[in-house]
Amino acid sequence: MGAVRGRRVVRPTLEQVAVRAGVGRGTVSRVINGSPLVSDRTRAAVEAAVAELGYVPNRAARALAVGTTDAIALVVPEPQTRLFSEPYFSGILRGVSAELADTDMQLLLTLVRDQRERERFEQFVSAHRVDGVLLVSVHGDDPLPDLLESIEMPAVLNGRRSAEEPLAYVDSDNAGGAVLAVEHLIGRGRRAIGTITGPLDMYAAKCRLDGYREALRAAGREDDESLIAHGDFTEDSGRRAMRELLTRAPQVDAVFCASDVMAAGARMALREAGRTVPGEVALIGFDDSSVARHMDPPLTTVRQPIEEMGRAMARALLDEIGQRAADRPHAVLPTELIQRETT
Amino acid sequence: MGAVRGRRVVRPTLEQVAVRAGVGRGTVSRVINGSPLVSDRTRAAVEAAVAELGYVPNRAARALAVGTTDAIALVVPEPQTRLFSEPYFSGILRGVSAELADTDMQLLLTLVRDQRERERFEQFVSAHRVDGVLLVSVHGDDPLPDLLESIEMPAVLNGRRSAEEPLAYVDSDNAGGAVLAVEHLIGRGRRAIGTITGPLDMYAAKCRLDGYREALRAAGREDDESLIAHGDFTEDSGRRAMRELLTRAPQVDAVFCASDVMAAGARMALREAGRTVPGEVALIGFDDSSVARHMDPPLTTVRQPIEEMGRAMARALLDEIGQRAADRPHAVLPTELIQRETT
DNA sequence: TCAACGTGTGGGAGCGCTCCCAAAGCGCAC
DNA sequence: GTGCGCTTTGGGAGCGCTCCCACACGTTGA
Repeated sequence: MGAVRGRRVVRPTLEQVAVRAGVGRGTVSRVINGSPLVSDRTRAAVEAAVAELGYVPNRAARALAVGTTDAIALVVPEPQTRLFSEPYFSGILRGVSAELADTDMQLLLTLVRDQRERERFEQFVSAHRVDGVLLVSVHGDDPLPDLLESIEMPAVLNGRRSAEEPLAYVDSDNAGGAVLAVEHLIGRGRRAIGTITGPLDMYAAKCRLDGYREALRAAGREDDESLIAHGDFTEDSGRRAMRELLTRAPQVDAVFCASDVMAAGARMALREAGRTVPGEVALIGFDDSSVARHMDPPLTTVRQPIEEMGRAMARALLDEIGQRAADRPHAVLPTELIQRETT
Repeated sequence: MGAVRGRRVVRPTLEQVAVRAGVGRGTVSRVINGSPLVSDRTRAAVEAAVAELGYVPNRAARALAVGTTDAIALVVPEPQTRLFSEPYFSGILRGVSAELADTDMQLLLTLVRDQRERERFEQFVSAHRVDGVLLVSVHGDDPLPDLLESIEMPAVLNGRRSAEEPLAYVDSDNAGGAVLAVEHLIGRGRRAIGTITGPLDMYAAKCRLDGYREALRAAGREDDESLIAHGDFTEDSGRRAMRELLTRAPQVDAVFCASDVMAAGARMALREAGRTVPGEVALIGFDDSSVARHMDPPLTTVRQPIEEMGRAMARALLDEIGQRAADRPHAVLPTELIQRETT
C-alpha cells in the first residue's frame, strides 16, 4: 500500500530560474510553454538560465495546476494476456510508443487480469489519472468502454465490438484480408475451399467469415456450409475443426483459417490424417504471428499492419484528447497477403 | 509538443470529504493513509464520507506534496526491442505487473530506440519523474546504469553486466541451466557433446559456456575445444556454427545451444547435412521461447523462471525505493529443464 | 496634448495534498 | 483541585506550477 517516503533530491524550480534570469515567474512559464507574448531578449535570458541551472519542469506541479496528467494508459485485458507474447501486442506497443516519442505523453501499461485489478483500473481511470486510454481488443460485453464513455475519458479501441462501434477505433480490414486469402486459394486452382472460423461473437472473426463468403460468391462458387467449421482461435479448436472438415467434406483441398494458431492445429490434424500440405490441402492463416514462420512448412498468412495500427491508435487518442478530433475518429487499415509454402 | 488542455471533470477533494465527515483535512489525510492515530469513531465517519462522495485522492497533488511519483519505469533498450516479441519480455512484464498489482505504483513503459529517445529518457529520469527504474537486459557498455547510480535513482537490472555487478539485479542461473542441459545429454548416453555459445562479451552467454564446461568436467570428460563453436544468439549464427561443428567434429552427437533461436538455426544446418534429430544428433536450447515449441521436432530446452524474475525485480525495486532494502539486493533464480523431443 | 490601444511583464491566487505544530480532550496520580 | 502526560484533532504553510489580473511601457490617432 502506502507511498514510501523517497529521498528528495534538490532540483531547480521555475522560481529559481526566474530569479536567475531576472524576470518574473510568469515570464519563465511563458517561455517554457512557448507562448509568443515574450520579447526575444527576455526569452533568450530565460533560456540561458534554464540551461545553466539544468531546469526541468516538475510534472506533478503542472498536473496539479492544469488538471492534466500528460499520460495515457494502454490496457491489456486478461484474455489477451497470452496473446501478449505474440508479435501482435509488441507491434502495437511499438507503434504507440513511436507515435508518442515526440510528445511529452507518458505511456502507462496496465494488465487487467482479474476482477480486483479491473476494479483498481476503473477507479484509477475514474480518478482521471490519465488523459486517455488505449484498449487492446475488447470483448463485446466488456463494460470498460462504456465506463470510459460515461466519464468522458478519451479512448480508442483496437478493433471494433460491432459494425456500429460508437467509440473511436482502429481496426484492420478483416474482411478484406479474408478475401485476399480466398482469392489467392482460388488463383492456385483450389476447388473445395473450406474455412475454420473464430468465435463468431467476436466481430473480427465474423468479418473474416464474411470475407470468405464474399470472395467465393464473387468467384461464382456456390455456398457450401459443410466447408465451414467453427473454432475459437485456439490451436486445439483448429485441430478439432479440421478433423470435422475432413470427415464432413473429404474433398476439401484448401482451408482458410481465421488465425495462425488455429492453422497450426489444422496442420496437426492433416498430418494425423496423412494429408500433405500444400500438396493435397493448401492452408492459409491470419495474423502472421510467430507460429506461422516456424511451422513446417512455413504458413502462408494474412498480415495486419500492426505497428501502423498502434501509431494510428495513438494519433487518434491524441487528437481526441486535444479535441482536434474528427468526432470519434476511426481507421480501418489494409491487410496484406504473406505468401509462404502452404499454398 | 505542448500539453493539450483537457476538459476538467469535477471530483471531490479531500477538503470536501472533511466537511462531509465533520472533521479536519488532516484527519481525512490520516485515514486515507492508514495512520493509527485516529479514533475508530472518526475513522468510520471519514470512511463513510469517502464512500458517499466517491472520493479518490489526486495523485498529482500528493506527488507534489511529498516529492514522490508512485511510478516506476520499465525500460527496454533497442537491441531488445525485437526480443520483445518473445515470451521473455511479456513474462517479465507480467511478473512486474503482478507484483505491482497491490501497490499503488504505476508502471511506465519506455522503449528506447535511438539516441534521441535515449536523451529524452535520461532527462526524464534526471527530473525524477519516476521513483525507480527497471532495466531489461543492459549491455556492458550502456551508460544508463551509471547515470542512474549517479543521480541516486533506485534501479534493478534484469541480468548482470559482469560477475561483480554493482547495481541491484535479478538474474537466472545461467550456468546451472547449462549444467542441467549437459547432464541431461550425458544421461541420454551422448558421447560427443558440443555447444554453440552466445556472444561471450555478454555475461549470460559466458555463464552458459562455463556451465557446459563444468558439467563435462564433472562427468570426467576431457575438454575438446573443437566441440565449441561461437554464435551471437541469432538464427543465422546458429546455422553457421552448426556447420562449423559438423566439419570440425563430425562425430558430434549432441549440441547444447545457448539460445533456442540458435538451436533453430542449428536444426536447419543439421537438416541440410542430412542428420536426423534426435536420432543422430540431440539438440537442446535455452530460453524456452516460442520457437522451441514450434520446431519440428519440438525442442528440449532450459526454461528460466521469467515471470518470477519480473516479480523479483519489482520486489527488489520497491524495497530499494522504500530503503528497506538489503543494500543492493540481488537474486539468482533457478532454471529448469523442459524436455521435449530433440533429446 | 491626451486618450486609447497594444505588447510585455510581474506576481497573487489557487490547484489538492501532506507535514507538523499547537491545542483540545481525557485520564490518572498526587 | 491541580498538574502532568497521553491520545486525538484542526488547520496553517508549503510543494511548483499555471492562470489571469493589473500595470508599465511604448505607439498611434485625433
